[in-house]
Amino acid sequence: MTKATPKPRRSKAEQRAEKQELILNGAELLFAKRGLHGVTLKDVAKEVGVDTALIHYYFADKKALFDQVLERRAPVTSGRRIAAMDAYEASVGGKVTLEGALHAYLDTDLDSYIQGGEAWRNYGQIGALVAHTPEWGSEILSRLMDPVVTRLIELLRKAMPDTPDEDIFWGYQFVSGALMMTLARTGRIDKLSNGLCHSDDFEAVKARMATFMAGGFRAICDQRERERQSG
Amino acid sequence: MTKATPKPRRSKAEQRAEKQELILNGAELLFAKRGLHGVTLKDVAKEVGVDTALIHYYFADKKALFDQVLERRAPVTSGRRIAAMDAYEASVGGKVTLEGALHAYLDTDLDSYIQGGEAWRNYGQIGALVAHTPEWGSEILSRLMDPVVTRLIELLRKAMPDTPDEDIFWGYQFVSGALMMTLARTGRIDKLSNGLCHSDDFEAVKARMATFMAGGFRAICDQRERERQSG
DNA sequence: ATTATCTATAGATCTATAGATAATGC
DNA sequence: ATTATCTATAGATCTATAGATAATGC
Repeated sequence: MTKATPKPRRSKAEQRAEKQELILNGAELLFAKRGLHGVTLKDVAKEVGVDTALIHYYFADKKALFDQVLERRAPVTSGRRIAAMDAYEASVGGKVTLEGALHAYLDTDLDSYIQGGEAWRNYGQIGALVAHTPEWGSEILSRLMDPVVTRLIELLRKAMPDTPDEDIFWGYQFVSGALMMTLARTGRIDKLSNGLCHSDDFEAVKARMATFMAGGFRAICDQRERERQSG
Repeated sequence: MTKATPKPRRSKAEQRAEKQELILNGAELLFAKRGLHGVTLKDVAKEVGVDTALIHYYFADKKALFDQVLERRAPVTSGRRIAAMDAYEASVGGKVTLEGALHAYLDTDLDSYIQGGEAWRNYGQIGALVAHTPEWGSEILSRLMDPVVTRLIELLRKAMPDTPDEDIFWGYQFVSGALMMTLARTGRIDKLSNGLCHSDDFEAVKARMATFMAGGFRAICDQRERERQSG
């Protein structure tokens, strides 16, 4: 029953950071399911349990909130992936293989979602939506993802020195599409396969994707080789 | 200067159909760029040059308009692709190859966008967005696309009789992701490749995708084979 | 007569902000 | 004193509909 002022649990800076995190988490969840325009600030406020005005206090507007959701995680996974590709290249002393490059690029990203919990997987869903939004998707991706992608392109060139850049870039587009479809987790494969496969099973994807994509690149290379010999 | 009543150019039924087409075209264009929630009926009315009330006269609400945009073309390309796969299987007398099945499935779809003009390519962009929308995307795709997808799965099974269904379904997911990324035409590959490749160049995709994906499936099969021998 | 189209508007949001109040921090 | 949070609300949409008017069809 003492009335001494209790020590404040959190400093203002901490409180500020925590509340922003909470808002970002709620926004991340909702944007993941419905996209930028499918969510209102009221929806976010309700989800988080705060007032709409508080969201405006911390974030300029809805688009700024959306951008910050992406900017919170993009550099994390991007950094991990670049580090993994650097480490891979160093470990093989320049003798880069398709499988090696793709495992570093893809598995490192998938691990973020496998180990990062639901919040990370929500972020991945937003990425998949953004990657398919013609009007402004490509600008955001360029800003956030160009370094990690160009690093992969470098490695792919080293693994396939005789393959024209066009083939490498189109192949990258296929890889990227497959990865985004995985991140979207729409449950479509669950229905198609009658419950045999699950959208959320990123381990199953990790066990197959790099191998599959390496085989794809190799098939393109072989096709070029055959053209060269016969033409 | 004669005042005789001129013959009506279009019957009511024709006028009705034409105006609905115009509205669907405008809606298709806008939904393609911004998605369902990024477009208002006012936007569509302005784009088409009619009053908002007229859109309500022909379509129940925004979602119904969106659905009809998809239902106008989905059965067309779906039918073509199934016919192409049927014809392919008949032509090889059951000796199905990965390349053959994938060419029938992928190239037939790409041809619709190559030959169908901007309207068809807009439809493709919407499909890509829907395919990555967790909340309701998978229901729409199931309803519109299941027959053509299960037909492909059948052919893939015949081409790889020893490969487990899991591998086939995950491989299908990669194929589908790559195709959707192509349909999205965000311009990302243009920037990444410094103008070497163009999002709109579906011929370039057609020249590579079936080969790439067949190589991917083959790599997965080989991996399984090696596991069987060593394990 | 029936159908197509427009005018006008109700009612429901939604974003954003001003200003009040409550909670920390020197 | 400063910062966090809430109350209240302005102003701008947006969807949807009722009802009037114009254009076809028997």
